[in-house]
Amino acid sequence: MARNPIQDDETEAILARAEALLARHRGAPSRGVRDDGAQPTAAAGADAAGIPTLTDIVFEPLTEAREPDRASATDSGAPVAEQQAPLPAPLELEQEAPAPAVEVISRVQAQNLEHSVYLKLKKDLDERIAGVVHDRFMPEIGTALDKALHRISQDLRAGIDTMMRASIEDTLNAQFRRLRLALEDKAARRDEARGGSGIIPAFSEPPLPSAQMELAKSFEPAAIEARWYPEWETNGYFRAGLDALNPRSYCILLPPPNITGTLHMGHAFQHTLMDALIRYHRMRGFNTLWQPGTDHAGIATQIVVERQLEIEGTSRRDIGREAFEKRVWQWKEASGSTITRQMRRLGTSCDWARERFTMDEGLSRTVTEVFVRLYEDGLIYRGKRLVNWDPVLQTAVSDLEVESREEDSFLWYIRYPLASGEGHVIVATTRPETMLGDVAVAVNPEDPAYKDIVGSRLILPLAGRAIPVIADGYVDPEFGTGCVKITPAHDFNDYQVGIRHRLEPINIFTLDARINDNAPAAYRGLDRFEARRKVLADLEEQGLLVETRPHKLMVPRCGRTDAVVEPMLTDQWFVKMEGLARAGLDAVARGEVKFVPENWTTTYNQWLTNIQDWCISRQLWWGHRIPAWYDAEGNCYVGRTRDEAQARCDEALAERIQAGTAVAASELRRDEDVLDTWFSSALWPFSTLDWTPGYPGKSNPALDFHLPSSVLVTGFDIIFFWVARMVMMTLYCTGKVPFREVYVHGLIRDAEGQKMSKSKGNVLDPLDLIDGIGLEDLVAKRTSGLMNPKQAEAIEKRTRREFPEGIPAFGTDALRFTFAGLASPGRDIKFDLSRCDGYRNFCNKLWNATRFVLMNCEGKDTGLDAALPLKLSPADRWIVSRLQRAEAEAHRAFGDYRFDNLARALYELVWDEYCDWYVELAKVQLAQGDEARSRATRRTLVRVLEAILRLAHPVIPFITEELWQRVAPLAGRRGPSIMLQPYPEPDAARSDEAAEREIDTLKQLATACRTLRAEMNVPPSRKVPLLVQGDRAQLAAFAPYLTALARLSEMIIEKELPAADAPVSLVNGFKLMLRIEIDVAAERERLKKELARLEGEITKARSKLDNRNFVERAPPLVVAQEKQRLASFSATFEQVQGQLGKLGGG
RNA sequence: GGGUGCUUAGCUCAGCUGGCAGAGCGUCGCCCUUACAAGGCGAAGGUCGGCGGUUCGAACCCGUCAGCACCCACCA
Repeated sequence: MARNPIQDDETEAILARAEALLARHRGAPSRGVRDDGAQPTAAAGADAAGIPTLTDIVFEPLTEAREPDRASATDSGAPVAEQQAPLPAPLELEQEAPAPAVEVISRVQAQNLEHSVYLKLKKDLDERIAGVVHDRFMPEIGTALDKALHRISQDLRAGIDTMMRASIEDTLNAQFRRLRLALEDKAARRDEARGGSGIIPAFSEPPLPSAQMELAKSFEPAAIEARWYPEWETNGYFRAGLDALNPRSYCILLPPPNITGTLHMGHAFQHTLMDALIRYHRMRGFNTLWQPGTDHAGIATQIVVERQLEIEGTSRRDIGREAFEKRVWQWKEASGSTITRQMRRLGTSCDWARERFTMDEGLSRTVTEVFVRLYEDGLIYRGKRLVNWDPVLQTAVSDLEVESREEDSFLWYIRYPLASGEGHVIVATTRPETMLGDVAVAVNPEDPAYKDIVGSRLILPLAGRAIPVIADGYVDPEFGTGCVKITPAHDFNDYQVGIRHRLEPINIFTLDARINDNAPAAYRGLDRFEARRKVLADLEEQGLLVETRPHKLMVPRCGRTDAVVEPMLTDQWFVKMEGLARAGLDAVARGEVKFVPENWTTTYNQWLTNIQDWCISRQLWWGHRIPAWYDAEGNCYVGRTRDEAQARCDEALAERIQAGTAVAASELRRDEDVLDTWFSSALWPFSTLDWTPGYPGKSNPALDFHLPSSVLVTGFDIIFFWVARMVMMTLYCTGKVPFREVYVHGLIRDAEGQKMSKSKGNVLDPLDLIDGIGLEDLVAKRTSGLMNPKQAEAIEKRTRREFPEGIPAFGTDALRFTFAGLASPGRDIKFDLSRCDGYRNFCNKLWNATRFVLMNCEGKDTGLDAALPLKLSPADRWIVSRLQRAEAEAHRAFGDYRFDNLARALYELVWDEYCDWYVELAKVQLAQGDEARSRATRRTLVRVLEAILRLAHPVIPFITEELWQRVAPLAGRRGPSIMLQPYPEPDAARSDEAAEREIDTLKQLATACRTLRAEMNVPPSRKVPLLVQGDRAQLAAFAPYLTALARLSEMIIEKELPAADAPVSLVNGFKLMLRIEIDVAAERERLKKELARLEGEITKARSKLDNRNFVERAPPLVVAQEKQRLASFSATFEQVQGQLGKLGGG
């Protein structure tokens, strides 16, 4: 390692000061000395320096867990110690580096230094640190990290369970990247602005915690997450519950993400809610299944792989269908699991052992089976119909996959001369090129303007064909000219008109939307947009283009490719929806499927009521191939297998031979088309549970337990695509509904309420919120791979403005808590990063509360021995009672899918009750020196905290697990994981209203004192005496608490407060007076203000009570309450007035 | 054209069956107080979109108007 002995006295002096400060703050031994007895190796030196902690995370769990691997690595000739050599071990750093700046950086939290010292320190050190880091460590660290990472990856690949590898690798990569960036960033900045201010990033990077938990000063999520997920998964805690003796089951189907996808905010949100529900029910002892899987996403996946082929200079047609399918499978194996790996980062506790893929053999068999059954039942038919056609992909798409957007265009007015040679009509059209396929012009039968010409013939310009004028009610006489050209082959409305009037459609387009041979030669081969230009030009030239007016119209585009969709007459397969839709409507009407919030029922009903037959065939290569075969004459045979189809063909042939119309047998040819991806998705509720045709009747515990599943958690955007279709298909195939409830959540939008999209550059990646991301990385990410590169500049600007510092790492728990907190029903979510901040702080709060509890309880008597006396105080009973309340709220919130209420209940319990009050009260109790009381206090501290952790676990699984491991034994609970513990149930017997009232009074008194202090500008450091008048026994009990909470020097209980120039406050029949020098005029002002407020309340109450109607008609309880209020306000008013009178001065 | 939401503090949102308008963030003031400065204590801040109705009483129920958002269908 290169040495560059920077050593001067100044540096040493500064460091010494920092060390002294640190030692004082921590009350801990100075650096290099560990109190946990760990071996001073690279692997264990977590606390000593920021950088080597990387090794902790990686080497420690692995070497412990995978001893054989380590041995084999040694056998292969490279001793472990040598392998790790490139990394500077912390001890090495300490010895060799005269100014171990890096260590100081990582250990010192700037805010913990005395401010003035800190400022000096920062200024002095800043430049030097950069120098040290850059000159001495960076090149080495860079390569060392590279090597280490590489080696670790290799080791991991050698045989560790896939999941564990993925999880650890992710963490590693993130940490590696962050560290790297921090160093590079600083180095770069140093060159730009020497002596520049600002803490170098490594400074603000919090130190990473050690693996053997010495609870760090603040919550550090990364390592905790990396540790616990593999632990849970490898121990099978996520496995489905299939206990035959357990009558309660709970199941959620994961909406299968596309294999092409990556985890976006919508997923993260949705998965958080599902995971909370699943963990909650699992803890409550249900047979719980979260069924995961992925979707083959026909179009999306095919596009991805085709693009790859394009880069390689080939195409799917070049390599052929079979080779193409193989390529897609290869791609799927390599990349299809990205999203499931990302899901693990979120803590998603699905039963991965049951993971399914829509193209799996079993699921594919189900798809075929259902198709054949529908066909045999006459619910699937094939026919030439007008369908939405994507001319770029050259496949049909369903109505739902078409997205219409308003675009600026024109309405063209074209003259069609009458065949008689006398007169003409003028038609208005937005699609002039389709006139080449016109078969009629329609007018409204009631329209007097055209009554006479109905039945006459027109000469179609450019084509020269004669077409009739027909009358049809579809025409709106008010729009355009009241004349509509009818082009049945290229317009859905015209198609219907054509059918009504028995007009033969003329198709003028090829499948890639070029003019075909049915049109005049001049236009053949032209693309539809070129054709439009030429048609218009020609009409203009012939004087037939009468007018061109600007016009806004809705242009239908394919949701996937954005190509303008063309109605196209083609042979397609359809599912008849009428009967299926009826059954789907009935199931919801009967309440077998319930929507939450309820109003989505309307949307569902409306769609199913107006549903069209579903076009299920796609002219793609990736997907479930339609199980239909054709003979040479084009007769179609549907079967589960080629043999079955062949048998049917043979049968038909035999009949025809008998009938004497025999034809030679021919080779069967399979239908080229595949099924709409949503067809297999619609079967998901039972195909994933290994449904077979014999069911019910055939034994299948998974199906028995978990169909119907309990709830489907989804966004409203796929109610039609997926929810309705699952209901219909599951009912049809199994006779059961797929799920009992559908919880419809809102969409995640950006902070301004805009939909997140790549092109807007406002996409947030949930993993970036978890791991954090630097500004440059974020900009790069947002501006790369844009469809329109011109947007890059604007996106970059926006990103730099919005996230000048990048995004900090919040950790999974904070992100999940944020999602839960934002999940109010029936509302889209504007995702505001500052909320994450708040919930990250919450996690930190919980962490530190636990730190406090452990400091005071570990190694002490926490009341586990029932024989020893306990002296529970009202405060103890109060927090226990308050816990019961929160538990009840949590249950209610889960039942109503009110994750926002759940989050709030947890937040308030932990922060506002436990931390702000109970911990403070407990400090007083612990200081009293009464063993029975201390025991009871520790017992309460520990037990309530333990319950809180279980209560919060479904939302914030990682931190609760980490803390529970330490807290649980003190509370007398044992178990390998919090996941396996029961969810807290409220116990009415432990509610204690008396204690709640008492503590409430205490809180009010404390707050009143504090307010007085604050208003009188008494600094917290100054302790002042308090005089109190009121219930003596009660006050005596409060005294020790109040003295501490309000920072009193003493508390004197008086029969009557003396007349003095001192601030007074009145609470619940108590009178408080701070004995301090005051500004009499200011105090008078304050009291007057208080009097005014009271007067207002009194007037309000009195006017109510003076109202006879109120007294007579309102419920007695409300009237009594009002009287009580009036009495108490009046009493207070008088007292305050008295106090005002007692004030001396002017 | 049909449908669904939303409008409450500077911002983002809760507000149950009608009964004293809340939280987080932000702002302001005091404070390193041995769990936590990612913190503590305190404070300011509202005509609940407008108008009308029902009611003893309306943020909440009804009507209406305005604004915003979304979904479905669609006029060539």
